[in-house]
Amino acid sequence: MEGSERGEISKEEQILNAAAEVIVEKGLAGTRMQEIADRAGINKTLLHYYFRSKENIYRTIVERVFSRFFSQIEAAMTSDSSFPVALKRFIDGIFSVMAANPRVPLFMMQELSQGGKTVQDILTTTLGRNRMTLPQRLFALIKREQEAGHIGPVNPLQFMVTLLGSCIYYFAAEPVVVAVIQSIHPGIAFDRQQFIAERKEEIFNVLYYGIKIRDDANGR
Amino acid sequence: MEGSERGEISKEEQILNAAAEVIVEKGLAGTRMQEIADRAGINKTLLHYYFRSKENIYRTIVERVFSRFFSQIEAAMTSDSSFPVALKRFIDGIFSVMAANPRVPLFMMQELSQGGKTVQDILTTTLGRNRMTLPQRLFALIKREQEAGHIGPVNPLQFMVTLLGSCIYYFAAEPVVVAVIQSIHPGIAFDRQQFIAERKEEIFNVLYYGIKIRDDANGR
DNA sequence: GTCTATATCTCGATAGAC
DNA sequence: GTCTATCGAGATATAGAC
Repeated sequence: MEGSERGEISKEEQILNAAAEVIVEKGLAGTRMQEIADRAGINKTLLHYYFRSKENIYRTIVERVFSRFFSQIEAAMTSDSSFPVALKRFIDGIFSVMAANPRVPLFMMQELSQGGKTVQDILTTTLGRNRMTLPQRLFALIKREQEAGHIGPVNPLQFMVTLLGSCIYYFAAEPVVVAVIQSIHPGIAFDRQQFIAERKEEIFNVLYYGIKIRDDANGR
Repeated sequence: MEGSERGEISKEEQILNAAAEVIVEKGLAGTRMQEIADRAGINKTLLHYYFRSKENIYRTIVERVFSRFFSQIEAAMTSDSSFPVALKRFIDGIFSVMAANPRVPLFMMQELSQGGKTVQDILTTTLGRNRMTLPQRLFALIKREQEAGHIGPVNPLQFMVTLLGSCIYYFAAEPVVVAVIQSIHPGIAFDRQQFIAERKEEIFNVLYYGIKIRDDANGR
């Protein structure tokens, strides 16, 4: 029997879970095999027994992290409701994904900005497998709403970048944001929970209504 | 005479310039002293002669990069014009800074997300020295415009995060964005220049007007 | 100040006993 | 499958001649 009695976590899994933590946090160059072994609670040699090399573990982790992250984002998108409701749900979904994987976007950006062909290939493969329904759904949603005359002419791709940027940026840049806030209001403790809740509201309001006051009766 | 005849670049400068390139691109762990020496066109030993250690070079670079980046962003903010004009100029300014330092935001985020006290200290010192006029100016600008009844109630800090996120995210995540776009329109070449130009428009429109069509006469 | 040579150390990987 | 011991590459850092 090759390990994995029902319900238990196989040793491979233990290693990969530990490896994901370390690699996502420190990147390939900053990762030590010893640290993976320590976090997995096993002997360092076993890393080489199960996977052949560090590079191998790295590739496995990149694939897994990219793939899971995209499908989680995908899952947050439902196009079968009105635009504002779908948008609100999507923002909520992104924030849940971010809260669960705060370091992943940064890791992805980092690896892709310096990574060679390997990482690029993994990305395109992942995107191909997931068929990337997200932009298509968003596209359809926006198109429908535009034809109904509810929203103006927007390039869906640009809108998606704005939306994702507004959501993701905070988590990636959190230390900077917090430092800036505290340099403005020194001494006042930063309430993370509240800021994030406010953030969701803000994104919805700015992206849906815009910040300009509407002059008509049913304005914001 | 301690080097630096007028107009020439001192050896320290040469080293730091080369070091900034490598470190911003590859991070501390990924940086090799040999590569810095090669790019500076000098012998490796001299790195240790001028700066004592790699760690030392790193700290110097972090300070310099943070400080310069913040003051460049600051410089893009002028509050002595109407809100839409100031906003448009600010977006333009950010994009110029990004085009000149495409990797810096990612580097900053990365270092701060894993960096210990050292990096945090450098950040707060830098913010303290620059007095962080940016948020204050933005705050004043928004307040003035709100009192004039032109824009709705917005938390300036949240708005700033949304604005910076919308601008910076694209540059940090460019490979992802491009990959997604090409998975949607396979075969069509991606026109970077045009996408960026469009991006500036989009950010201004979404953040100022919002995407919802205004029902009154002078609507978008 | 600058170079060559080398010491020292860290880390990925393997050999071999059990 | 798992562990101890160790090799060997490659990196930082230093010694010492010039």
